[in-house]
Amino acid sequence: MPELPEVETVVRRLRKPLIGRSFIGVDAYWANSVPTGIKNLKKNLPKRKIIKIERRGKYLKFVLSDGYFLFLHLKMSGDLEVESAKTKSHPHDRTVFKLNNGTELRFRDPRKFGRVYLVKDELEVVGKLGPEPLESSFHPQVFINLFKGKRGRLKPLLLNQEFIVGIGNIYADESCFKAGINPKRKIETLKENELKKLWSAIRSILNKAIKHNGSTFDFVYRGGSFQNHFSVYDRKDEPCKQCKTPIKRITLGGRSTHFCPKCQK
DNA sequence: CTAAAATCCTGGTGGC
DNA sequence: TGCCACCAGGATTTTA
Repeated sequence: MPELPEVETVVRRLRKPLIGRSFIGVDAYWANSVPTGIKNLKKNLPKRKIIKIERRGKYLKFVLSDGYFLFLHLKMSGDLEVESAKTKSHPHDRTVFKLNNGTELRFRDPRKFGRVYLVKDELEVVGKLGPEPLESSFHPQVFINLFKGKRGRLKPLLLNQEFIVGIGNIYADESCFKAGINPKRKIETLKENELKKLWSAIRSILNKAIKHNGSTFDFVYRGGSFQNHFSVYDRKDEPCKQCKTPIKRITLGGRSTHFCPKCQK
């Protein structure tokens, strides 16, 4: 659900109301949501100012004053809203950040998988992450080199955030379709020209999804419209948009996986 | 090493 | 209508 395009959309939406604001307090209602500790949050977040907001993989990264970093991960069902402190709170608000202008940043998360980290060393949170697929320095050869020495099937590797960041279940399937590659393919059988196609497919799918503000799916993430452009995801038994063959749905690496058996080899 | 399964969670859904 | 088993997703952890 929230994958790179959705997180990017949220980051862009939050910048205007939040940059330059300071925190004056925080309430956390679900201890597991805060691996770095609620005490640490309550002690060290107040008075810190939000200098900038960035995205690293699927994490939202708040650069704060005094060398602190606030990382938020939406996981499956998380969403963020900036609302007046006077408006009624929502039953799924797990962490509420109070700001110095009468508004609150509310981390709303029905399934409680979302996470909040407050650290001084950002590598504690994002130290092991792989490269950003949309960075201008992410050339095709950089992508191809990542595959050296890797084993196993293609899709689980694409979902591995230590391999490459930002790709989740939806965009993995969509990228494989666009590249014409079966997600079950063994890594070692992938030819260089196929990897180039995959590189291009990943970038164009992610960029297109960002243009559409991500994908609205289930009851959680709202606002985006890229779900109207899915080629394979959630289209089991529906005709392939290229060849009319029914889209297949299998389980791969524990995730639902959609592909066209004719167009993807 | 890969790979599958279990774990964390709850709202929505399909079956009866 | 109500009940319930089951599924979805990201990431980590455990087991094979």
